[in-house]
This record gives sequence, structure tokens and C-alpha cells, in this order.
Amino acid sequence: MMTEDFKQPLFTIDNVLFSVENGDLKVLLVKRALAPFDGNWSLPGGFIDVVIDQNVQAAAMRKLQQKTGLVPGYLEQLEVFSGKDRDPRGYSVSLAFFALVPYTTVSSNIATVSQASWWSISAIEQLTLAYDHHQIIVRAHQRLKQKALYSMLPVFCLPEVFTVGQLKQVIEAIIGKAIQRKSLMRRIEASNMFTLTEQKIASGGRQAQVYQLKPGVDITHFDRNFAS
Amino acid sequence: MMTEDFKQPLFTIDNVLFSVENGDLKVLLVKRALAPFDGNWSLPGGFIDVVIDQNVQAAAMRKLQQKTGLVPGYLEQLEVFSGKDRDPRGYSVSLAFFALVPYTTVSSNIATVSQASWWSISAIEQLTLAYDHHQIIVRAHQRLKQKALYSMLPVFCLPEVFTVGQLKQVIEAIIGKAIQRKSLMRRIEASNMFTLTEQKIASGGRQAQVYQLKPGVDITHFDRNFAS
DNA sequence: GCATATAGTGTCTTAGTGACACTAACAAGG
DNA sequence: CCTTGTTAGTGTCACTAAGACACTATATGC
Repeated sequence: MMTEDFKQPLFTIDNVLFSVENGDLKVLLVKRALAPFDGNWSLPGGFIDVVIDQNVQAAAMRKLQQKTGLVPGYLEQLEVFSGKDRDPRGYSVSLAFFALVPYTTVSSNIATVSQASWWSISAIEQLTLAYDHHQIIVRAHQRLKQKALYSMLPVFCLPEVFTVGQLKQVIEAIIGKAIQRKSLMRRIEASNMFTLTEQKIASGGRQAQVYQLKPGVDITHFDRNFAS
Repeated sequence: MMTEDFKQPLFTIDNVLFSVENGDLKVLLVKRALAPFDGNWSLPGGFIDVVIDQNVQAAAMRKLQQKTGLVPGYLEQLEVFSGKDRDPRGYSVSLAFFALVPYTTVSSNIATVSQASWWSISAIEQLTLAYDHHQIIVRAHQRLKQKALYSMLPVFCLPEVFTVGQLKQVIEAIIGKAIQRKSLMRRIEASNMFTLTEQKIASGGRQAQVYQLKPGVDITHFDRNFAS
């Protein structure tokens, strides 16, 4: 049974890049300039380049960098979406990634993309997206939500230094539910992922202590979820 | 930017099929009859057939059925493994699945496979496997272990009716650590996934109550892990 | 009957989250 | 200067689910 016996499906990459701005969970979308689905908003992605890309994660990183100018602090494989009809060009297999970055404004302008911008997760529901990108975003959100309940993953939506209040806001935006500041502080302590810097930051009331991610640490997972 | 601008990678499927026999976690391997890696043990997998297979899960199911005769009760996407050098035929992208079945003896005899048999997870370490299948098995085992700590997934390694003792043995084989029978019974109760049948089964001592998976239920996830 | 093996229960301990009141530190306005 | 409002951080009790383990129950084999 040789390789050539089979017609291979199209293989592509899609990225669901999340961030949180001001308590609002956002996903980065790009407006397609080319067919198919030209003029529609879509997830930044594309074809793997077998010469340049060491592997699929490298391809995902390159596509993100290329189409949005952003380099995520966290990138993880989500799931493969596949089928005969998801791409008008033929049988398609797309590997979706989900990624996290600190919020920054974006402005991209390359050939395949006319615009790139952040969209609130709630606003996206009303949009018409290319391919099955709605479903991909839903699945990515589910996964992120779940991981936010038992891990420190949401820190990747913040700059390297941050306050407990900021992290609390990010987590609440992700899981869509309030948590106890006390519980979060216990986790920050227990995780041993952060150092307490000398600085303090104004916040409208008492100044907040500033935490910093220790370099090279793994994200801690806890044995229990926040109340779900 | 057209499809044809890019040389596409090879896309394949690999299955890590787990079961538990007598307290021993096993993975199903097949002996390759054809190049590359002919004569080596490997994970059952192959190319997707864009005519037959509705999507990648269907392809995984078909490959398993074809190469081992088994139809798993649970099948989930694991992760994509990719790179220039993992397949001598060229740049390769393989989507690995992990699957669970009740233990049964296998004996397959088709063209591409000369043998199919169960291997203890510990015995596999000493084997030489095709491709990067060692790494895939390690990752699949990690994921299964993790899920066994907080979900009822391991029931798919048992027949439709089973006893608490059997489930306990399966879970312990997967996570490599003893758990309290009491804790498991509390979970069985709380999950509401099972009905208690009239039957009892001999087991060397007092007869055990027989549980049965309710048809069509989702696997329950708990908010806490077993001690890890 | 007695030893032994597995099944199932009762109940105290332990650990981590939830709830919430309380103190701390800052700004703005009188 | 003092009061009020706001956010930051602490102290502590309640709640819940798992761990530990003794105890009872029911089977087998001698």
C-alpha cells in the first residue's frame, strides 16, 4: 500500500488566539482578502510550509506572526476538524490551535489579510465566519474555560508583571463567573510560579502587590476546580 | 494564494488502543508487513480515504476495525505529531487517537499486518517501534492517566456489566496507584451513570453487585482528582 | 466450624474551596 | 483634617469530597 494510492486531504492550520481586555474575553479574527470566503472574517491560519516549518506548532506560530504580528506566550493543539464539505476546495483537515497573549492593539496589513482585529466572544456569535470557524471557537473556548478552572493558564493573557486583581478579572472573563479573591491568592501562593516584586501599582484604592512569573516554570495544575 | 502553491505533507492516522487485562494496562500493536519499518511493531493506523471516511474519527475507526477487528467503545483525538524526519517517505503529519475497549483476544490477518496483539505498557518500553510511536504511546498514557483521575472514562475498558472491584482494578492499572474502594463507590453513586442490576457475580469471596452503564449517558467528570 | 478472601458500610480525618467579615491603604471632596 | 468610597489583602469558619481504616457481610475451601 503506497502513498500514491491515496488522494490526500488538504491540510491546514487555524489559530484561536484569545486575550482579555478590560474584563472582556476576545478572539482575534482576520478579514480574508482571497477566495474562498473572501470578505469574511476568519481565524488566522493557512497552509503549512514543509520547507520552513519544523512541525505543526512552528507553522501555527509563523501564521500568527505573519497575519497578526503577535507571538503568543502560550500555544496548544486543540483539535482537528475535518470533512468533505468544510472547504469548497475539497476534502479538508484542519488542525486548530488555541493561543493566549497579553492584550495589545493589532494592525496588520499583508496580502492575504485586509484587516485583523479583536472581537468580543459574545459579539462573534452574530458574525458570519468562514468555514466552520464558529464551531472551532466554541470548542477552544470550552477548553480554555475548563483549564482556567484548574490551572494557572490565564496568566498568559497578562503581561509579565501583574496584580491579583488583574488575574482575577481575566479568569472571571474566561469562565464567565465570579471567583473569590481569597481562593485565587491561595492558588498563587501554592503554585509557587511567581515572585513578589518590590513594586506596587495604583488601582483606585490601596496599591496592589505586583507578581512576576518566574522564568521557565511550568504552569501548575491543581487537583480541584473552582466551583463550576 | 492557491492550494497548489504548497507541497502538502503526508497525512496519516495512528491509534493507541488501550485495554486492561488482569490488572495490567495493555496497548494493541500490529506488526508491519510493508515498508517502511516492515517487520517492526507499530500502532494500527494508516492513510485516510477521502472517499470512504466522513472525517478523521471515521478514518480512525475504520483503520482499527480493519487492522484489529475491534471497535472501541471510546475514541478521542489525542494530538498531532509532525515533522520532516518522522517518516522516511517525507514530511509527515500524523493525528493520533486514543481509544478504549473491553479486553478480548485479537487475531488479525490482513495484507498490511502480519500480527496484531496486546502488549503490556511496561513491556513496550523495551520494544523497537516504528516511527515515533513510543512517544505517542507515552502521551496517550499520560492523557488517559489524567482523565482516569477525574472521570469515569476507565469503564470503557470493561464489558457493559461489571463490578466495583473490576473497575477499581482497571483504574489502578491505568493510574499506577491504589485507590480506596470507598471513594470509587461514592463516585459511582454520584455519577448517576449506572444502574444496579439484579445479578451478583462470584469473585472468590462475597458475591459482588453488578453495575451496568446506562445507555446513552455522558461520562461524568468530577471537580476533584483522586490523590495524585 | 474456621480460616481466608472479597464486598460493602460507617465514620473520623484531611485538604482545599466558598463565604464573608474585617483590616489596610489610597484618592477625592468637603 | 476628616469622612466616604474604592480596591487590596487577612482571618476564620463552613462545606464538600477524598483518604484512612475499622467493622460487618457473604462467599469458598479445608
